[in-house]
Amino acid sequence: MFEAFRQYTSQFITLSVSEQQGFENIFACRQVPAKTKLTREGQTANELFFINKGLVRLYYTKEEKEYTGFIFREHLFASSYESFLQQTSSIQTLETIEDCELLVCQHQQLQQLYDKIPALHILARKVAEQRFMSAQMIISSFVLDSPEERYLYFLRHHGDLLLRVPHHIIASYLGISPVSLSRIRKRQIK
Amino acid sequence: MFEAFRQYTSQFITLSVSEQQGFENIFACRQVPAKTKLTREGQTANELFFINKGLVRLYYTKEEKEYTGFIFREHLFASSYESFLQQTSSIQTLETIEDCELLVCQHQQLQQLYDKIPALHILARKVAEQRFMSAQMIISSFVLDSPEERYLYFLRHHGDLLLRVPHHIIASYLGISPVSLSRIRKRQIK
DNA sequence: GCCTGTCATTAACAATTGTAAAGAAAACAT
DNA sequence: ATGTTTTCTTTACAATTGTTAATGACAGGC
Repeated sequence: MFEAFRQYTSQFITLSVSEQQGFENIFACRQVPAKTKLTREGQTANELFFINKGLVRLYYTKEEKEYTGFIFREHLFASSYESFLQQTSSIQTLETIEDCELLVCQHQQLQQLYDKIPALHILARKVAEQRFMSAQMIISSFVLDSPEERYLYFLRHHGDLLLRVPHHIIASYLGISPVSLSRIRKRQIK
Repeated sequence: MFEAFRQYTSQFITLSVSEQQGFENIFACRQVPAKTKLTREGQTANELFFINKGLVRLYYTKEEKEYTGFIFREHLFASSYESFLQQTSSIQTLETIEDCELLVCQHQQLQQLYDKIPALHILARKVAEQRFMSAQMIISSFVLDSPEERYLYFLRHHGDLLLRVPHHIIASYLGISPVSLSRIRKRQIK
């Protein structure tokens, strides 16, 4: 249940057995079907998720349409980050793409644990740093690369997701229309 | 000298007088003319900057051309973040846009101070979280908005920079060509 | 089995953008 | 003051993208 969780956190910090125990205790396991909303736009995200199995996407809503901002894979923390951190109303929705197994933790419990396990500050810092670096790479690809290049990069690094995620979701993640993605894919085959 | 620095850090943590003293001690003040490279592509960034005065931009190089990834304003930490954090070779260059007054700190000294002042972990975490949220807003604007909408957003929030930063730099920050920016601006006047 | 909803592709047209090149204006240095 | 560099705009053309709509494939629910 916590194998992947332990492996992920141990990249960043080492906890004593009792600390690790206390940390894992605030997470509950939850099985969730595909297309379930985990966090809703307009509400405060008070849960943090670690994905044991499945895929989750984060999207924005604008004029009735959904725009995917990120796709979370297995063995990553997923959340509407700023809403969770600042406990403010979220402008993003978190929704499962596949059936998922999630480890779920409440904001308040995590907050209380920071005092008991100071090393969690380091973990939180490293996770935030990692997410920032990942976000920066995405920004650089928008600034540096054409839609076609962004698709090729996605193909190389997350090619397996092409079989697991509807293409219109990938298209909006790449910042283009589904039609354009289809055209780019057609060009590549030749 | 450290007024803005104190104000910025006090948003996140409160240090004792001696801690604050020790923290500020690892920063040196440096006056730098415009168009000075602070961090070079291919080298490891071992300095972190706090901008007292002036503007700094971060850019990538691709096929002899420069693509701006971020523009740092006064009273912000600026750095080639991942290179500084991981002490790896950087793919980005940091360069002043205007004459700048900077507070400069070495990676090693900061690293040593983490042990003496554990609250710095919290500060580093909050700074990373803030930068991540800022990065996420930029990503969402690439996914949600047209180049024209991105320009209008930039105008509303950083309109003063239009007078301080060459437009071709702003254009590449917005992910478009200078020609396209000029066309968008022309449309807006009417 | 059938129906419905979801999804991917294609076509046609309009709109936008990128590229290359040229010119004018402003800033800078000598 | 002069010449050089930098910056911004404009033009013309090619390429790409967005939009709308139609089609066919596919899976899930009843």
